[in-house]
Amino acid sequence: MHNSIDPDINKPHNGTITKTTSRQIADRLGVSQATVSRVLRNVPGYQYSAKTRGRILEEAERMGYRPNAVASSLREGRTHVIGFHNQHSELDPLNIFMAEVIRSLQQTCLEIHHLLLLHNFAPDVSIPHRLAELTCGRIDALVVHLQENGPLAEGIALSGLPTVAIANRVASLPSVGCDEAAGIRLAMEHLIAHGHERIAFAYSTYPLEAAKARHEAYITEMEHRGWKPVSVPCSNHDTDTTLQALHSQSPQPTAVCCWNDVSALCLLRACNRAGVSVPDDLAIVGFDGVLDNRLLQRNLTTVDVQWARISDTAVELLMRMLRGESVPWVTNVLPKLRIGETT
Amino acid sequence: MHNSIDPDINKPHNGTITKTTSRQIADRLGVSQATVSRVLRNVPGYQYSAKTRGRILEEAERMGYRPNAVASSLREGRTHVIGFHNQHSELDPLNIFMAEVIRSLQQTCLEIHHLLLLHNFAPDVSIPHRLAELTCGRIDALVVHLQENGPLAEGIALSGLPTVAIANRVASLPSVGCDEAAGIRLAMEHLIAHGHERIAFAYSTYPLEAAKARHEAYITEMEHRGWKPVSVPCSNHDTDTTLQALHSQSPQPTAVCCWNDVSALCLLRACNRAGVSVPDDLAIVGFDGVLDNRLLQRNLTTVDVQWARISDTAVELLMRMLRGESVPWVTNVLPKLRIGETT
DNA sequence: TTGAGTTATGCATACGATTGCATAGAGAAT
DNA sequence: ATTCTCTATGCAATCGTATGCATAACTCAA
Repeated sequence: MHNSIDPDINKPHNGTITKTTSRQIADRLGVSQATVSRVLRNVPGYQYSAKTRGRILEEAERMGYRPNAVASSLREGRTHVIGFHNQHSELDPLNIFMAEVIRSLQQTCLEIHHLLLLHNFAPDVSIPHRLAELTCGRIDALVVHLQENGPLAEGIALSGLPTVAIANRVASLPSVGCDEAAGIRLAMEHLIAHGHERIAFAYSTYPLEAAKARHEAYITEMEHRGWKPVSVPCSNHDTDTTLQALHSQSPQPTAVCCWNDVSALCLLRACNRAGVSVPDDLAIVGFDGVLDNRLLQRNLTTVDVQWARISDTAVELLMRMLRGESVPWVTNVLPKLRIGETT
Repeated sequence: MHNSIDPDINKPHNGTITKTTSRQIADRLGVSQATVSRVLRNVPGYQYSAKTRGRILEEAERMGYRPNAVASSLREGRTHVIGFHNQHSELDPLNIFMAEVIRSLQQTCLEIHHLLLLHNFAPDVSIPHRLAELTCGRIDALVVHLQENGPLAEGIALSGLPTVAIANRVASLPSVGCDEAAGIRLAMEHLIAHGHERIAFAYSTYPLEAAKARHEAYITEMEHRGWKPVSVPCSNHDTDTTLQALHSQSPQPTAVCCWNDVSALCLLRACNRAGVSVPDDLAIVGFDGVLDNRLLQRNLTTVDVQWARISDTAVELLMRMLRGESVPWVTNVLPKLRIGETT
């Protein structure tokens, strides 16, 4: 790594931050530490003289006192931190969707005065180790995005850590996700209203529950109308093949529902290169609604999953679990169709 | 909010996670808690009999013991958590760049076995309150992305919390960023090699240090060649105006450097709508390199800031500060030109 | 002027792990 | 038998805050 470094200006840093404690304030003022703690937090049921109160407030201000969150957490048994477990594969630059999820979660946490701790693991990190990291008391609750149900989900469920799975349904955990079938229905009704009948589906080659649900909903919708489903694989990394697969059908589909936005954009790109006109030769619908249209050259028609509402709901459920209330095992958020220029 | 909820299946959750402690193991086995702690962590200098060791390991496994990270943090005085302070404005969906920064940081933290805690604040949260949240002991070190130097940066510097600013240079704190001038030079040399002379610059209407540095570098480069700089404002939200401003110049620029990728993409979109052919009528260069080309219809020529290396460097500096070493006040990472189809 | 009721405050423990120091017991050496 | 060295383990303090319970000082009515 070549860094151009200015060697003249260095910052000596002794590594030790001198944090003032409530005891220091108490000693300086000749009162007890309990008094300092109670005055500063205005604990109900305890009255202090205006004089004492004033002296403590002033001294705390003067010494720049900040209660140590780690100590409070230990004492109170809660940290006001929510964890988010995402898999390493989601660091894939194409997974713009994960960025949107993190942003939404962060926004929601902000509103309830909690912090978001990102638990990210390399793919080779074992499940016991992940569980250990998640259940070591650093977080009060957890949001997970898992590909599918499995030993990790089951381990988390067993641990007793209040957890909600988002996006993908996971049998062992309460989950909040998009009503995938409703989304597919919106997309297809939109296409049908525009005269399309030969509608294909570009399905995910990854084993994602949500992707599977979308695909199945598509098949149901087609069969329900007595039309033959046409499914082509779509891997993000090779949408030329997807396009060829569409073209090799006869009769050729006039529209295609893609299992997510990224695949839709990749396919759109393949169409551009291949001289296929969108939407005239082929209409394209995405699913997720995570990319701002201003970043794209053409507004993408897509099913907006509304991640913000999913995040809100997930965090709300967690808060209820922390209060000991029961929560619905499955929560669906209705998606919205966002009509763009690709249909 | 309309959620379709399955009311039949509820999850009663008592909210209390029964965590087993080292004391419980000790009591169950009739050994001291210290012994359990030392055996499980293999503390050097302490030898235990194979029998005791075996019993403890087995019992810990059986009871699913996980050392409480909050308690260790309190005792050890460090949390192994790195904070990231980002401003609320960066929740703007257009700020794809922040997603890339978070991803890079997370990746880097993963490698050194630390966790990343997102400190996000609403715009109206006061600086004292932000400082309080940052210095309450939850994190060992901090990465900040600030718009510019100011009271917050100074407060953080005063607090003694090991901190590195990224992307924007900040006078009060050590910082790691892109060598903006080198990046602009790369972009302009590329354009000039393609025969462009009338090169304009689309500058940011936001008060970002990095954006300012890019703009100044552009002016320097132009003047150095005896050419007159042409600067047009670019706000992301209204690039039509930017395009008009370019057209109203005479002679008209044949190329434009945009202060970042998002503005370049917005401008590209405006060109498409206005029937301006890129790169024939106008060549466009971006800056940041955060969007994967596969998401775009045409590969964008851009200056890749290499966020991953900036994150690596920032975290490495923090680790050195924690060890009490001194670090360079200013670190530059050299950007790379990524040539696409817009030039 | 004594007991009841307030007001204002302190003592001491708990949260769970880490760690410096002490020590009991087993051999070994003198 | 006495001292000495290990080996293997325990005791107790500490990190900083929160909180149940106790209590001193003061007011007030009887």
